[in-house]
Amino acid sequence: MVPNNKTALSDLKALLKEKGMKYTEQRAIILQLILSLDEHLSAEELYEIVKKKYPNQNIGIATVYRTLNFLEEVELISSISFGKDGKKYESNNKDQHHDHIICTSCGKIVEFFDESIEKRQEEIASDNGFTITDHTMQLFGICQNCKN
Amino acid sequence: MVPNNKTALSDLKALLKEKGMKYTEQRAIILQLILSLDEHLSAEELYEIVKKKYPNQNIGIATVYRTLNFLEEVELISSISFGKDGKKYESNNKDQHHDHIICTSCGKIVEFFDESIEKRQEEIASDNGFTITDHTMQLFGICQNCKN
DNA sequence: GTTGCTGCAAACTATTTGCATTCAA
DNA sequence: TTGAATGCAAATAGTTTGCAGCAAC
Repeated sequence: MVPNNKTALSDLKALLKEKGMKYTEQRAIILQLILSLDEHLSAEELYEIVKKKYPNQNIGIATVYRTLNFLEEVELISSISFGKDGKKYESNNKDQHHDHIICTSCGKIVEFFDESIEKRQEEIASDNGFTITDHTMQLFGICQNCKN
Repeated sequence: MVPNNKTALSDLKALLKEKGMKYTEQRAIILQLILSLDEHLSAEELYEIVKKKYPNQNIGIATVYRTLNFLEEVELISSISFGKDGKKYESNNKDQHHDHIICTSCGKIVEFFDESIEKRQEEIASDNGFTITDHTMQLFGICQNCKN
C-alpha cells in the first residue's frame, strides 16, 4: 500500500462533503485500488479486479464508471488514452506530472518527466496566444526487450 | 484543392494494387475529402459531409470506417483523439509532422512543430531503451479569443 | 426521515461485422 | 468471370441513464 493512501482517503471524504455527496464503501474501494496498483487500468479492468478482490461487495460496472468520472473531476486520478487501447486511469498520488513512453509491441508503459520540454511547451503555447492548463505527450516505440 | 492531391491519389492506387485491393470511387472520395478539408474530422462528420457533397453516391457509414482504417494503416492519413471529442482524422499530406494545441473552451486546434522538443524526445526514449516510431503531444489551454 | 447512492437493466454512442448484391479488374 | 467492396442491418464494445430499493447522514 502506498504511504499517502490515507491522505487521499481524507481528501476524498472532504471533497464529497464539500459537494454534498456521500462517502461510500464503493467509492473508497475504487480509489484505494487505483492508489495501490501502480498500473494504468481501464474501467473494465478495474471492475474485474474489484469483483475478484471484494467478492462480497457486489459492485456494479455503472458505479465504477460513475466513481471514475467523479475522481477524475476532482483530480484525485487522471486518465490517458492511446489509440486502440482506450481510456486508462492512474492515480494522481505521484511525485509530479509525467508523460509516457509506450511500447507498441508489448504494451509496456514507462513514465518520464523532462523539465526542458515542459518549459518549451509553455513558450510555444504563449507564442500562440494560449494559456496552457494541461498537456499530454506519448512517445510510441519498441522497448529493449521487444528489440531482442 | 491542395496541390499534391493528385500524388496522394496515385499513392492510393499504388497501395491498393500492392495489396490486391480495388480502387473504388468511395475510397477516392473519402481520401480527397480529407485532403481538401484542412480540419480534424471524426468518422461521423466525414460521413455527413460525403452524404451532402455526393448525394448521388450512396456511401454507407461502414465504408467510411473501413476506408479510414485502411488509409490510416497505409499512413495516408492519421488520427488523434483528445478526451471527450473522440478520434479525429487529418491528412498526412502536410509539410511535416506536427503537434497540437487545443482550446478546451471553443475546441480550436492550432498545429505546431518544435525542433528542440523533437530532439529531446529522441534522447529520452533512447535513454529508456526505446526506439521511437511515433509520438503525439497535445497542449490543452485557453486561446486568446476565449480569454476575452 | 430525507436525500443521495447503488445495482440492475435498458439505452446510447461509436465502431465493426455478416451477408447478399454490386462492381472493378 | 471472379473475387473484393459496398450498403444495409444486425452485432458488439464502451459508457451512460432511469429507476426502485438501500444506505449515509
